[in-house]
Formats: sequence, structure tokens, C-alpha cells
Amino acid sequence: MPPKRKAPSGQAGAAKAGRASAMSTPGPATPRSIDSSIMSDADEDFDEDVTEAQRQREALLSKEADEFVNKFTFGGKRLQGQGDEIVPRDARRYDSATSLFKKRDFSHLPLKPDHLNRPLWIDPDNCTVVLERFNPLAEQATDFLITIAEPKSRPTFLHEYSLTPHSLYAAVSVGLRPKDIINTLERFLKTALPDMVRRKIEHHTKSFGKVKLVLKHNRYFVESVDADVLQILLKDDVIGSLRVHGSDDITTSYAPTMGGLVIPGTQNAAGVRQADLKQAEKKPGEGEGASNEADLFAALNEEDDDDDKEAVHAFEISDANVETVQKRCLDIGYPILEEYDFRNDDVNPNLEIDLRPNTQIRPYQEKSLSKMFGNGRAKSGIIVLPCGAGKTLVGITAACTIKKGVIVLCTSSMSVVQWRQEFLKWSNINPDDVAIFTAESKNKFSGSTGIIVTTYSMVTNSRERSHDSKKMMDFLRGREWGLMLLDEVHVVPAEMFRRVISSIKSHSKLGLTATLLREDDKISHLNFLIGPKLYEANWMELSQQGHIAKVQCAEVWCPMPTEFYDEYLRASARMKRTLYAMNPRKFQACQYLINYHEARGDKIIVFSDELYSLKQYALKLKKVFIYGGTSQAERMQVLENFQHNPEVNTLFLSKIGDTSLDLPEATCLIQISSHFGSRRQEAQRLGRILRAKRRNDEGFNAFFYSLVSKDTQEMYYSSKRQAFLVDQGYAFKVITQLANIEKTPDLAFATPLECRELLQRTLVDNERGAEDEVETDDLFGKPGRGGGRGVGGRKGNGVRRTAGTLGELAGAQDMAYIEQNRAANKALKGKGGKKGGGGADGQSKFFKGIQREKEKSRARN
DNA sequence: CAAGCGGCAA
DNA sequence: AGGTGTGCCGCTTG
Repeated sequence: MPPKRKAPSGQAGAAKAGRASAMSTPGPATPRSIDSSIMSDADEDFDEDVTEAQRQREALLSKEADEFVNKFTFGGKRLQGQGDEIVPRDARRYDSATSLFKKRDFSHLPLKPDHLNRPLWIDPDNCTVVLERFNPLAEQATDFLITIAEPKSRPTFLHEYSLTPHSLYAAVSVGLRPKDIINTLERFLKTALPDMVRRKIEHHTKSFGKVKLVLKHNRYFVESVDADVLQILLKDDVIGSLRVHGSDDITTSYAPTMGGLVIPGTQNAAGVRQADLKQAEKKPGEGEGASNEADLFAALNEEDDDDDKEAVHAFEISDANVETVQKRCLDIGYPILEEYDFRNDDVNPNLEIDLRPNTQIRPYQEKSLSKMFGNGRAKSGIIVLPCGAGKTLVGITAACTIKKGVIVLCTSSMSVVQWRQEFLKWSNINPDDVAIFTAESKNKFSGSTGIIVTTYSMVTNSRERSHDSKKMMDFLRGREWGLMLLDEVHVVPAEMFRRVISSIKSHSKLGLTATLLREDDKISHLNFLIGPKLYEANWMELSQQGHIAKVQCAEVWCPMPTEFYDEYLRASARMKRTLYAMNPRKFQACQYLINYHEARGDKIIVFSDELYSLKQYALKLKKVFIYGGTSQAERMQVLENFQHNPEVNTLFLSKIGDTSLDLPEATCLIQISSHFGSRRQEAQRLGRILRAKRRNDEGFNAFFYSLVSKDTQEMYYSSKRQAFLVDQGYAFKVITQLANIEKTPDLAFATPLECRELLQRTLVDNERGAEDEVETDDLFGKPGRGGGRGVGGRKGNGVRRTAGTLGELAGAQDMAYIEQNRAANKALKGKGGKKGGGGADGQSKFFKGIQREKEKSRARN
């Protein structure tokens, strides 16, 4: 009997399916890997909860299923140029799921006789490839797919990839040829490669990788091995006119080869050469049973390098026109690749830098770098690694390979300092050669070349700048950089930040990020702003290999008491957010989880985007917290304590913790409020617990809880937020009842009266906050100044406003805050040493701060 | 030099 | 579907 097959689903479909399966096993039915002890055993109200949960899930699912079906229907119609390939309706077989797939049934595609040994399925219409992870050849196929296709969703057993123009472009840019792609795909596929897919691959790869942008002797050249292609470009209206006319309009030279380039830090000191060697052994054997996954592609690359002296033709364009030409080339189907022939660059001085001896980079770091340096030149592009997987080291190794001037761009001044420290830690670079350019420090390196670490906003600032900054910018702009390292590269497509690309001249660019995600559609701009995605690691694989921690994810559903829910229904959008964060049942869940995990010896971080609830939670639970308004000195103290003081195990953070704090290691993470449906935020937060040192202890797990108020918008956002992590293979468990929560000591809001009080206070505080705002402007608004903020653009200063109401809440709560931080200070002093004086300073500063806040709030009333 | 402002990002 | 509050950065001002 021919196996019945369903089409691989589209991206959204699979993501949702993944989510659905995670959701369909809630509570006790869940495999109990997440501390089953905290999930309630079936007691009376449990059944009720499950039924309720079930109902909600079904509602959600059926809505999703509808969208899903619609998507396919449209997709099917749109993509149906080759309608004949779809069998007549009556020939199709139906089962209960068939209706979900509509016309997307490809059971007519004949399976190869040995299909069981082949790991890939393909959907010819949308070029989606599905990989069976359990297949013996899965490892090799995975490696191949990462190179040629975009990973869409990678849960445990089936991985979904999509062949897109950009992914094919990336494949070509790392040295694969169309026939390599087609032959290898054919080998792994269970069915014959459909013609239209073959055509698509040929179409999209034919012109890719033909044109290169090379910076030689400070001049930009458009280069190609194919003289005809160059002629096409020269005949183009836009590009042709931008050519620099000189004595020899078209030059011919010889392409370099990989020829013994060794990326430092690779295994056995010469990873690349070794890989080549293995290749040579394997080639005759058709690569069967390859033990090293990287081999297949190294082999394909290798062939390219065989014909040593390949002639290349080039014409020159001026610096100013580089961007125009790049864009135009992309538009007319000849995307330009940026490559830096750094080994033959004798114009820019060499930088004295090497990895410290004994530094060994990890296999996936090596793999990503071999994509970058695959042909002996430095290719521009993006490397995607999860947080804590050593992105910095990848960047540093790239710098050590190129050995030319480097400029590093970060998102905050905090990470500027970190990058510099990492450079000093991993490489033998002279500390004088790593300079920092931020508001505080504007050093240059001492020698003729070096490393500059700075922030995006420093470089892109378009407004008036200080004298020093101006001089520094001229310095940055006036020279040529070998490598531009773009940290958190997903921020680059932002209107402002993308300016760095044009304002600083660099031979190659390497973008690093954990989450190549934005909620707008600008992420694809990176393809021409920086380059193709060279490598994307699989989070699950890395955690199985012990490079990052294993994480248990759970979503805790907290019902809202009726009074709260009534208020919620009629509240404004702003108040809704506050209310679902202040849900007393959520508070209890949070308290319970903190208790539970502190007892286990975990370090816990609690995230709340909502400042009011952040403070209320932290004060009530007597825990330390940091938010935007926390002074620098106090932040340091709190973090220091969280890291070293065994009494301080829980830290509350606003979204300041998402990007701009260097957080100490934590092993448990609780979210009580978050930013709408931001997948990036969710992933970034999860990343905070991935580097746990204890990760390789037997049975160690980190924990990630999302606390969600039932029947609110949070439910919807939560599912959106999780999409990325679900695609990475994380399973979210739904917890509807926490075991023995009522036995928690000092459980907050246990009586209806307390709940009502909480509600009243929440409402009053937040309404009064709005009134204060007006008064604040009257009292403190400076008529002389622009006045933009108070009146027009921004509605008052949120930080100050909430601080004011906080001061008024009750004397006792103020005291709790002071006590907490006093304890922190004491502990810090106890450590003595370098921080002794600083601690005392910070303390007095801190009290001054409190004092000021109190005065302000008094003045306001 | 602390505080505040304007601009920007997500 | 679309929203809104929070934080950072560099700079100016008193």
C-alpha cells in the first residue's frame, strides 16, 4: 500500500501545530519532566480547570485552524501554475485530517524504492522541505539544509525548512553550485526532485555569486569570473554610468584560493586542513556514513578550489556609489557578494592579534567561521547563535583571522566594555590597541591600526556633537576597516542604525545575533545591508551537546478573580495591562514559584514590563529590583548581591534586563508581564538562563515560566511570543494548578478582602498617576525649555510619576524598600576590598535619592 | 556633575 | 490587528 502522505505544512501552520501539540498535553497528562511535584495532583477543582483549559484551547485552535486552512487555499490557488501536477479530486484519498490540507496532497508523487533511507520530504508548491530527524542520515541532511534553506521550525522529530531566493543566494555565497544543491537534494529526497523545484533552484542560483564587490588598494571593484555577466552590468543604465573610467577599464587577475588559510583556535590547531584531508579520503566513497557532518560541504567547496588560477574580471566604482550599485545589482538579479581578500591587502597595516594559545573554539563556532572564510577571503554575512553560545568568541576569532583594523558596534555602552574585556581575555591583543568610543571615553589606539569598540548610536548620532566626538567620527570615517563586527545585528534595519553601513568603510562585515527576528518586515533588509545568513545554530542541538543549558518551559494560567475581571473588561488598554499583571492569583503563583525555586537553590529572575506591578511585587515579596530609574551605583550593588550573597536569590527586573544589563547567572526565570507579542523579547529573556555553569550536572534543568492571566489578551500575546522558541524545539507546558499553593507560608491575597483592597489600590494608584502628570507639568515644567515633552510628544515622565505614587503608598512599604537595600549594602560592605568606599558612597547616594523622591512626591500634593 | 531633554527603538 | 510605555544615549543646562 502506498504510504499516505500529507503535504508539509507552511511555516505558520507548522509553528501552530507545534504549539498545539504542546498545548494539548496540559497538567498531569504532561510528561513530568518539569517538576511534577509543583503540578497539582487531581483534586476536585482540577477537573474543572482542565475542562476550562480544554475549552479555551479548542477555541484558540479552531480559530488557528481556520486561518491555516485559508492560508493554504489561497496559497494553493496562487501557486498553481502547474495545476496538472495535482491529481484530480476523485483520485485523492480522504481521512479526517484531509480537509485541513485541502489541495495540498502530494500522495501522487511516487516514492523512491529506498525512501525509508532518505530523510527528506518536499512540497513542490512552496519549496518547503521537511526533514525526519530520526532518520539515520538526518545529521548530514541537516547540515546540508542549513546551508541551502531557511530553518522554519525545528521541533523534536520533524524539521521544516524553506528554499527561498535568499537562502539559495546564501548557499551559493558559501561556495555551493546549483548542481551540488540539486544532486544532494536528490540524494536525500524520498521522492524524485520535482521539476519545478529544480527549475526554481536553477533560476535563483544561476546569477547568484557571479558578481563580487572587492575592496582593493582602497578602491572598490565589481568583480566576476564571467566576463559576460560583467558586460550585462556595464550595459545597465544605473551601473554602467557609475563605472570609474581609467586607463584599463576592465582588469583581469587571478582569484586567490583557500591555500592553507587556517582559522585560529580550530581543533587540532588546523581544523580546516584536517577537514580537507578527511574529504579527500571520503570522496571516492560517495560520503556514505560520514562521521563529520561538515565534510559534505567542505568537499563541494573543495572542487571549486581545485582549478587553482581562475581568471577574474573587474571594473571600478567609486566609494560613494557602492550602496547604489549593491541595491541595483540585487534588483536586476545579480546580487553582489562582498568579499575581502585580506591576505593580499598590503595597504592596510596588519594588526598584531592572535587567539591565546589553548583557546579552542567549539565545533559550531568553527563551522560558522568556515562558512565565512570558506574560499580564503572574508565574506560578509550574519551568524546566528543563541545567547550564551559564544557569539563574542566567534567575532574575536574572525578578527584574529583577518588581522586588520576592527570596528565593533554594540547596542549599549555596557556591552562596549564587555567586548573590550572579551578581546583582552581571548586574544593576545595589546590593551592599548583596543579603544573604546562612548560618551565617557573617546580614546584612539596607539599604533597605526587597532580595534575600536563603540555603540550604534555613537556612530549614527546626527545631531550636534561634542568636539571630541566630532574628531573621533572623522577618524572613524577617514580610515578603512578590515572587519566591522555588528553585535545584535537585528537592530541594524532600524531607520537610524542602518546608517552605520554607509558612514563607515569596511572591507567585510560580520553580523552576530541570537534572534534574527523583528516584528516588522525589515529583517530581510539585512540581506543587502550586511550579507546573507552564513550560519544558524539549532538551540536544541546545542543544549543536547551541553553548550547551553537545558530549559523547561511552562506557561502558568492564572484565573482572575471576578472583581478583577469585571474591572478588566471595562478598563482602558493601559489599565488592562496593569490589571492582568496585578492579578492576585498571578501574584500567588509568582510567590509560590519563588518559594519553590529558592528552596531548591535556584537563582531567580522575575521580569515585568509593567513598572507598577514590578514595584508592587518586589516590595510585597521583599525582593530587590532594578528598573530604568535605578541609579548606576545601586544597580551594581544589587547585581553584586544577587550574584554572591546567598541571602539574595531573587531579582525583579523591568525590561531593562532584556538588553542593557550584564546579568549574573540565573537558573530560573519568571515572566509576569511582557511586551505584547515580541518573540525577540521572549527569546532574549530565555537566553538569560542558557549559560548556567551547572548545566552539565546530571539532570540539571533551567526553568522558564510565563505567568498568564486567563481569558485576557495576555493569552493571545503569549502564544505569539512563544512562536520562535517553539520553532526552536522548545515545548511549552501549560500548568493550570500549582500543587499545594494554599500551603505557601504567608500566601498573599489569600482572602477576598485582601484581593478587593489590592484592586482598589491598583485602580486608585494608577488613576492618580494620571492626575499627577498634569500637576507635575505645572510645577516642574520649565517654560524656557522646548517644552516638547510635557505638552505634546510624550505624556509626562513615567519614571518620576510612578516614583511619586510609590512614596505615598504607605510608610511601611517605603521601609521595606529601605530595609531591603540596607541589607544589600551591608552585605556589600562585608565583602570589603575594593568596593568598601564605593559601597558607602552608593549608600548615601541611595538615601539621598529616596529623600529626593519623597520630597518630590510631597511637593506634588 | 546631576538632572533633564530630545530622539530613537522595539 | 494594532498599540504604548520604557529605557538608552548623548548632550545641555543650572
